Amino acid sequence: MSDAEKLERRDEILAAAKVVFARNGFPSSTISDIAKEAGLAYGSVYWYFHSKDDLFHELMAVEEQALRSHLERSLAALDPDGGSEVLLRAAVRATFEFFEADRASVKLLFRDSPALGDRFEKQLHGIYERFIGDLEAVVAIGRDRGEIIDAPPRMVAFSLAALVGQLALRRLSNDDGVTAADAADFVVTMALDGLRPRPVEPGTR
Amino acid sequence: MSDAEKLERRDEILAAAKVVFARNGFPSSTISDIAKEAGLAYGSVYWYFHSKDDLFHELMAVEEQALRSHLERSLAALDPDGGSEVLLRAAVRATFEFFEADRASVKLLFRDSPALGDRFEKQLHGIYERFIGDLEAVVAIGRDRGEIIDAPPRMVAFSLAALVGQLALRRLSNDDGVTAADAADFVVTMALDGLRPRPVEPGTR
Amino acid sequence: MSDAEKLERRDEILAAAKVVFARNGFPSSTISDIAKEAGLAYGSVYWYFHSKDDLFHELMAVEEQALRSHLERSLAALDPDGGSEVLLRAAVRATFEFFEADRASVKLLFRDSPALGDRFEKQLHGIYERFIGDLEAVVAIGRDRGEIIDAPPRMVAFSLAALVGQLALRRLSNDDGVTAADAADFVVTMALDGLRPRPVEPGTR
Amino acid sequence: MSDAEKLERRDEILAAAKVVFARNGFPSSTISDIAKEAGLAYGSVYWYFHSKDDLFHELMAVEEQALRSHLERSLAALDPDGGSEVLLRAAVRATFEFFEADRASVKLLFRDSPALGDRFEKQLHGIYERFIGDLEAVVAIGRDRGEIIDAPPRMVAFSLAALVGQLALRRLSNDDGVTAADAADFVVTMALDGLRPRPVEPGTR
DNA sequence: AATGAATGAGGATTCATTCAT
DNA sequence: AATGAATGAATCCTCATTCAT
Repeated sequence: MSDAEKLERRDEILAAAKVVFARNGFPSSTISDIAKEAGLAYGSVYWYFHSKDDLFHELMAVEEQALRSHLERSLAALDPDGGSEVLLRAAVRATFEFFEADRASVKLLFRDSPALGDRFEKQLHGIYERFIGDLEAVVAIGRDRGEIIDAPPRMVAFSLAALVGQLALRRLSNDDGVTAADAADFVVTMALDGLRPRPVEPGTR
Repeated sequence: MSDAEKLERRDEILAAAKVVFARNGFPSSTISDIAKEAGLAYGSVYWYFHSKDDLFHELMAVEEQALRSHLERSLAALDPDGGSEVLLRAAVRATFEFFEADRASVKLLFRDSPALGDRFEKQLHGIYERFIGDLEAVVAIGRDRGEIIDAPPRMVAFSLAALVGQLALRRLSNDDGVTAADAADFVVTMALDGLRPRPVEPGTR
Repeated sequence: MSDAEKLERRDEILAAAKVVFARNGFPSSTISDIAKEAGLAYGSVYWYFHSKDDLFHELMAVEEQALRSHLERSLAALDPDGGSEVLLRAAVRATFEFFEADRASVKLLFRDSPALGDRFEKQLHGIYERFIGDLEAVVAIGRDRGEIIDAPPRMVAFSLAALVGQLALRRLSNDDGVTAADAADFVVTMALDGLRPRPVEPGTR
Repeated sequence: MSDAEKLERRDEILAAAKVVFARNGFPSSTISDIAKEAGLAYGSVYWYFHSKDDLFHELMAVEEQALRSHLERSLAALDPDGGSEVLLRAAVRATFEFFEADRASVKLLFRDSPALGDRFEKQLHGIYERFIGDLEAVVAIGRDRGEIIDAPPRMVAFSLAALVGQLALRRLSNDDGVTAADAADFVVTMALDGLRPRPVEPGTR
C-alpha cells in the first residue's frame, strides 16, 4: 500500500470519526461505531491511530486547520483597504460557509467541550482562543480606525464568536430557509448597527 | 421518614447531580460519583430516581423551572410600559444573575447537548425553545412598537440567546473582572445599538 | 455484610487466584477464570481488588507472610542452643512442609518471576532476598561456630534456597513416594555432609 | 533464495525470539517484538514458522540440542577412567559455561515453565528429564564405584540440576564477581563434600 | 519471499442496575 | 429507607493470524 493510499485511508477514518463524534459526542462514540462507519473492521482503526484519544486529538487538529485555511484564503482575496466591515463580513461569512459545507465540524469545534476531562481541555481551549484572537484582531483594527466603538475588543470578539458558533450550530437542527450567507449578513449587521432603528441620516448608506 | 424529609433528600441528590454533571458531563458522570457527592451510599440514589436517565431528566426540568421562575419574578416587577429595551435589559440581566448565582446550571442548560443521544434531545430542545420563545415575545413587542427593526424575531431571539448563553459560559472559565451586570449591559447595548459609532444626533441619549 | 464476611470473601478470592495463577501463570490467567474459580461473577472481583495487578501483588504479600510465619513458629520451638544443624534442618523441613500443605504457593513464590514485567520484579526480588537472608543468617551462625566451612554465606544460602525451591517444585509434578520430611532431610544431609562417602571415623555419627 | 540463506534467516529469527522470550516470557512476547528484533517485517515470521507456538517449540528444541552438544563435547574430551568427580565437575562446569556464553538460554530452559499451558508442558518436561537423566547416569556410575553415597540417584540428580539451574539463573541478575568456573566448582564441592568441616584425615586431598 | 494492512477474538476494566440484608 | 455487594453488558485495546500486493 502506497503512502498516498495510507494517508487516504487515514483520512477516511478521520472522516468517519467526525461523523460519529458529531453525532454522539466523544464519550458515547465507540471505536466500533467509527470502524463501521469507515467500512473497516474493529481493530483496523488502531493501525492508524494509537487510541481513541489520539484519534480525537488528531481530528480536532485537522478540523481547526481546515477552518483556518478556509478563513485565510477568504480574507486573502480582499482589498486590504476595504475597511473593517468588509473584513468582518468576510470572516463571518467564510465561517458560516465552512460549517455549512461540513455540518459535522461545528459540533466538534464549538460544542462538546465539557465532559472531555482534562485531556482535551487544553487543545479545545487553544482552538477557541485562536479563533477569538483572529476576530479580536479585526475588531481592534476597526476600533483604531474609528469604525467600531471603543469596547473591550476581547469581549466583542467573544460575542461575535458566540453569534457565529451558536447560529451555525442551531441552523443545523432547524432547517429554516435561511442560507449561510443570510445568517452571516444578519450577524454582522446586527453586530454593527444594532437592532434599534437608526434615525434617518441624510446621505448615509 | 416524613414526606418533607424525603423531598429534601431528593433535592440533595439533585444538587449533587448538578455539580457532578456540570463537572464531567452526563456520560462521564457515574451514579457512584453523585452518591458520594450527596453523602449517600452507592445504591441509595435508586430509592429516589429510577435511573441515571431519569435523574438527569428531572434535573433538567428543575433547572429550567428555576430559571424561568427567576426570569418571571424579575420581569413582573417592571413597569409594563417601560418599553422593550427595559424589558430586554431586565431579561438578559436576570439570566446572567441566575447563572452567576449557580454556575453549574449554565453548563447543564446551555452545553452538553450533544453526546446525550436521542433520549434527551427532545427535552433539551424544548428547554431551548421555551427560552428562545420568551425572548422572541419581547422582541416581537419591540418590533410592533417600532423600537426594534423589522428582522425575523426568531433569528433575533436566537442571537440574543447565543450571546447570553455563550458569554455566561465563557465567563465561568475566564475570570476577567467583568460582573454579570456588565456583561448583560454589554450584550443588550451591542444588540440594540451595534458596534458602529452612531452619528451624533442632537437630543438623543 | 459484616467486615468479617467481607474479609472472608476477599480471602476466597485470594485462594481462587492462587489456584489459577499457579496453574496458568500470571499473564495467562484471566480475571474471568479467577471469578469462576471463586464462584463469583465476572466483575465482582473488582469489588475487592482494584486490578489484576493489585490482586497478584496482594497474593504475593499474603503468601510470603504465611511462609514466614510458619518458619518463625517452627524455629521458635527449638532449643536455641541446638547448633546450626538443628536450626537448618528445622528451617528446611518447615519450608517443605509449608509447600506440601499448600502446593500452589511454591509455584507463586519460587517461579513465574520472568515475564511479569517490571511491575512485580521488585516485590518478587524482595521476597527472595528475605528468604535468602534468613538462610544466610543461619549459615553465618554455623560458620562462626565452626560448624560450617568458611564459604561465602550468601552463596551457601543461595544454594540451599535453590535446593529447597526446586525440589519442592519438582515434587509436585513427580509424585514419587518421597515425603516432605524425606526431601528435607536429604537436602540438609547432602548440604552438610556431601555425597562423597565419609571415611569411617571411630566414634562419629 | 538459496536453501542455505533460508536456513540462515530462520536462525536469525530463532535468535531474535530467544532474546525476546527470555526478556518477556512467552505470553508477553509478541510476534511483532520478535520481528522487530530480527529486523524483519511483522508478517515475515510466518514465512518461517507456522505459529508462535511452533516458533517457541522449535526454539526449545534448538536450545536443548545446543546444550546437549556442548555437554557431550565437553565430556568426550575426558579421560574415561577419571572417576565420577571429574565427570561431574566437567558436566557442571560445561553447563555453567553454556549459560554464561548465552545468558538468555537459561531463562528459557530452566524458567518460564509455568504459564505455558499444557501445550509445552510435555516438551519442557522432556528437556528437563533428559538433563536430569544425564546427571543421574553420572551419579549412578559414581555410586557403583563407591565414590558417591548410596542415595536415590534421581534425587541426587534433581538436586544437582536445581543447584546448577538456579545458580546460573541468579548469577544473571546479581553480578557478583563470581565466574562461571567458580560457581561450578562451588556447586560440585558442596555437593560432594558438604558444608560440614571434614575431620582432618591424614593423607587425604 | 517479503511486506504490512486487515481482521476479530480475547481480556481488563467500568458502571448502571438489581437485590438481599 | 438505606446499604453496598453482585452482576454482566459494554468498551478499549492487544495481538495472533491471514492475505492481497
